[in-house]
Amino acid sequence: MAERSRRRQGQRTVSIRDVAEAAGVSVATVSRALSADSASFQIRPETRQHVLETSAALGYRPNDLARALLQQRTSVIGVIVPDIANPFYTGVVRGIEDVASEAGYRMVLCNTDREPDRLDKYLETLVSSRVDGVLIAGGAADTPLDVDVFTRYHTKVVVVGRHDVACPSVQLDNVAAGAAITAHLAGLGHRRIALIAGPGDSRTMRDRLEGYRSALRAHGLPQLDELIRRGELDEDSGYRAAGELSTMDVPPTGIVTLNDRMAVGALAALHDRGISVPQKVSVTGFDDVSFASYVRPKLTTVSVPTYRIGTTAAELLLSALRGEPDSDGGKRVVLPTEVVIRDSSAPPPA
Amino acid sequence: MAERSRRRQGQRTVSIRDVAEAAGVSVATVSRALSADSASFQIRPETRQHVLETSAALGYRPNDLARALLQQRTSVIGVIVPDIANPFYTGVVRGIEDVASEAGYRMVLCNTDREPDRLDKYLETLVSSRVDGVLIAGGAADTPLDVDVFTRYHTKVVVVGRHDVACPSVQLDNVAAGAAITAHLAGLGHRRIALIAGPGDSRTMRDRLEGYRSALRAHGLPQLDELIRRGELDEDSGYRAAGELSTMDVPPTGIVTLNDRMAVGALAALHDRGISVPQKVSVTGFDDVSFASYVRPKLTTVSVPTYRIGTTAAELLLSALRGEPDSDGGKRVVLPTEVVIRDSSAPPPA
DNA sequence: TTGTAAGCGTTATCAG
DNA sequence: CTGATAACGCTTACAA
Repeated sequence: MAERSRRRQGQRTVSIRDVAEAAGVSVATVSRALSADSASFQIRPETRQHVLETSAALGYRPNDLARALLQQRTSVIGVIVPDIANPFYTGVVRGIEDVASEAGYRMVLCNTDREPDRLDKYLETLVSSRVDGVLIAGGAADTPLDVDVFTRYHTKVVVVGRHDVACPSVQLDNVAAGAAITAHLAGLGHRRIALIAGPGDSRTMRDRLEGYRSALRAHGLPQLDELIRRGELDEDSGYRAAGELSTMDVPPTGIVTLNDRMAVGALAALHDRGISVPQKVSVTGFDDVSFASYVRPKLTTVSVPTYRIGTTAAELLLSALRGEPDSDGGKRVVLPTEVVIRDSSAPPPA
Repeated sequence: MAERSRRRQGQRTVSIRDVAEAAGVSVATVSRALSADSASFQIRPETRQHVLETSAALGYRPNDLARALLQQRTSVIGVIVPDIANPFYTGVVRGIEDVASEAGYRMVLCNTDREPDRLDKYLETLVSSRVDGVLIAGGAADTPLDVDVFTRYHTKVVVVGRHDVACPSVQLDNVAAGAAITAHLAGLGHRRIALIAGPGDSRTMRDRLEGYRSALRAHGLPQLDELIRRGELDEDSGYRAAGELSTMDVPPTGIVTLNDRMAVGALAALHDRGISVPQKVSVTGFDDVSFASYVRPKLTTVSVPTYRIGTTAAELLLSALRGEPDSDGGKRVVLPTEVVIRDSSAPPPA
């Protein structure tokens, strides 16, 4: 008895049996006293009170592992993102966490850094840790997702921004968004509109690029490969791409940038070359991150509801976890984007 | 036997017993075959091979909960930050995750939003989920941390940026940093140096403020309360504070801002009022986030090694988890900061 | 209202 | 080299 109390290195973690012994009741009674729902009935109030007190006195903390093992649910969800440092995903994650934690779920965050290997590794460990659900945001669309393992282990899956998988998803109409921002420039009279894109393996980037192309087509503008540059989604990429574009024989009068960080880089490059925005050339961003309206000129961009993407995705997952019908099929929620016109875009010079 | 295979809702998750039955061996043998270290010995290679194959055929995934329950370790660490959207913490978290995942640990991320209640709730659930260790970054220094629960449950704790707790920690010398950036301005000849601070309950912000004060003292400059403004760490705060400062009867010629986002806001405010930086007034930031060198003028700021803070903290935690001596006391690592002089600071106008 | 005991899926100990 | 079996800490029928 007393031997149980000290074993190994000093103190032992206190278990439900310790509480039971100390309170002079059975473990079942302790369990009942502590379980939230059977709060008032199924147990005598005084007993309950007594157990609560001894439990507190001993500093008892129930072991969720044991509970989860028994109940076959962990109350944990896994969240996989390409890069948490990307403001887009930061917003999404915040949204997810807020609704998940509200519903009593913990969140395991995984960064893939866009490496397929890391994605696979994370999927593996998430299954092993028996998370109740997984939220997969973004990532290379070329590496197909294998959701079979998850269904095998009753793990619900919701994806953000992928189209290639048969599970609930929340998406942006990135094609329309890319078209809209390009059309904004075309509508202002620009005829040479360049694009600073992101990595080609991302579905999001491909869609925005396609939107750009279709808008060009719709406005009867030629599609020139030399006007399309690839970037790495950071400021430096935008800086270099814009620098190159500005030294072309016939430079573009408009630059569509596929995220705000690259747009800020582009703005800096143009500034450094004495090319005024928007008088000489217009620049647009994408995402509408917090600093977009604090750079000068204020950035014309496309606002995307990152936080809402997160909350929506989490709600989709929660409803799947509740076993609600129709949550297994490919329920798709498409969230709206909006062109936000500020000061970095204007008609081209005469 | 066969009954075991389908119960409840369609398929059951496959367990080690299923593999054992299918392979015609005992569960112990399966366990041995799958355990990494006893790879080649203690078991006949053919047996091992056979088990591996049936395991793969059945799509078996070991249940980490059961393992954790038995071994008293989860291979999970909890990470608590005030706000993951803050670039500072994003960097820290990336650092943590990289070394943690390398060492085979998963990470549970918790956002407190600087609300003490949420912090408490998270600490509670982290103990219950029996994470092996907890990393606590930032947060209100006024609400003391109760580490006792953790030691009771053998949970190692490492803090980032707090001084009030007896466990390993990694810190920045924020006092020195605040003093250094202020001294930079003072050295340039500025005599009216304003401060745009952050929330007063953060230790980091208090230290930087103290550094500002001491630098003023060291340079024999008066400390004027009217020159100190509080912000919320976002662009808008900086914008408004700088706007107010610029309309004072005797406006400051230098503005020290306690993070880069507020500095960008300040730059915008000054720009909008036609006050040129750095000719009329100098502005400095703090943190050196990615866009700091892409705003114009480029921001003079203090670079802090966020990523390294994260890796260092994680390593501290890992060594504590390995039970290395001396990792329980208050081992403190102080990381260096550096004033990065760019274009937003210059001597005051004559 | 309370207690007893089975079992969740592993690993480790101890025999064979 | 392999097989029983006892834990790990908890919840939940079922009995008392």
